[in-house]
Amino acid sequence: MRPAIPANTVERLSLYRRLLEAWLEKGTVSLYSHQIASMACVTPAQVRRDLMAIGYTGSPSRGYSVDALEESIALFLGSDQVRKIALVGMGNLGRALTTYFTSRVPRFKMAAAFDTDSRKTGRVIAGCMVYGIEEIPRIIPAEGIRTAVLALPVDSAQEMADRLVNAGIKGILNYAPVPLRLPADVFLENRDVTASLEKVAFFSGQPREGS
Amino acid sequence: MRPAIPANTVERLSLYRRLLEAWLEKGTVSLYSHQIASMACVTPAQVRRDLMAIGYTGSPSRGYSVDALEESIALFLGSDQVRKIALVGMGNLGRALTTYFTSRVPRFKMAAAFDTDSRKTGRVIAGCMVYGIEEIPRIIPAEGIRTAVLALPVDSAQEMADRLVNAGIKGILNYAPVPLRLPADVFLENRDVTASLEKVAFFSGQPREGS
DNA sequence: TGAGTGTTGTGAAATTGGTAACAGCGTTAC
DNA sequence: GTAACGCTGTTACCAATTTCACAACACTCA
Repeated sequence: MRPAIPANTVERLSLYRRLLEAWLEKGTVSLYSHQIASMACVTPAQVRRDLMAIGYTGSPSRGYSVDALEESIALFLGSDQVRKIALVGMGNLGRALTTYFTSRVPRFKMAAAFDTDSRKTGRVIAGCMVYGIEEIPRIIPAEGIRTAVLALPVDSAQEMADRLVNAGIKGILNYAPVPLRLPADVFLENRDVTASLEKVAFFSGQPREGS
Repeated sequence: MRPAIPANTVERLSLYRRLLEAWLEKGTVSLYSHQIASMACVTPAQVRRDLMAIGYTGSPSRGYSVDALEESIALFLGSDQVRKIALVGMGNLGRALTTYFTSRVPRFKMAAAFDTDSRKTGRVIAGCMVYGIEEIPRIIPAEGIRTAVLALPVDSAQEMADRLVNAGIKGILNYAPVPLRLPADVFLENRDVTASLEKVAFFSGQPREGS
């Protein structure tokens, strides 16, 4: 069994990379792990360990070279090339996500959106062409898309996920508030908005007695 | 002092409750842990462990009573009463979240929104009054709001978080793509959209070997 | 009645992820 | 020159979480 990279590490690497970009613009040449850690709100040991995971090596005297490290992380994450993303559900959330990625995160290209609503299909919304659901098996392989975002109401989420997987999707970011049953080789990340808020509300402490 | 509940458990309880509501409407009287587990895509042992955490006890012969369990979870999560939420940043994402909670999750009331944009302040957007940032110290305590959602661009996130904390906020759900430095007694949940997508894109990129 | 079945509740083990500690090595101070 | 310092890479440790496994119990069916 190959030592896979923990998902949390990948998430932190994404963060480090963005922080490094900011330092790069300021002209900073090198940084120590404790400086990166401070920016990312994690421990220095965590940073070194994460960087060990991608095999990047700094210098004990000068720390990490900002531009070389940024490039290493980008290469590791595949951020050096644009990734095409499919979106299913061009509702309020779908539109917000599409607008955000299109304007702020150029390495993710919302290459195709899908929706059941015939008033939306066939049009370009938030800079992204919206197709009917039945186009999934045609567009996804044709565009070579492997990653999809689900921004749907409850009811159809599982069915849409199945269709995506059948079309060759290998990773799904699910914003629908339902668990999805998927083949083991498809990576699934649930970002159930209701559950997140429920959690935060719970730990914000009950206004009434908690004992 | 009650033994602290893991955050993941709280999230799953939120899910169980929603699933139970659906069964309740169908008139199902009782369920076994493996049935709940199947719906929630977790293991039966996990379900039992989670229910043990809230002290709910089923019967070995009949499993769990659907309505009693639903009520127990609701009580535990505080879902029996409406929770007021503050939103900072009435952009695309903020509007989408507000619309979603207002129409779909009545237990969370978006009680106040804040934005720097003077074209938005003083108006009701997506059913929620939008105030200027300077109103935070007045509105938050007056409304007794303890939980906030941050849906902002990078730049101002930390400053807004500080203002919220000063106003008495005890939990923040952060959608801004930056880490926040907060006092330890404030619960923080990061839902960095870019990092999520980066993670999914990464793991959908290279086929992971299962064995 | 009493064996058989299937479920819960829970102690214990396994696993996962994060932290602490330390050897190795340039660099610097003197 | 050399001793002290501070940082990295790495290993060993620790904490949190999930899974396993099983005793205890109710119900069924002969």
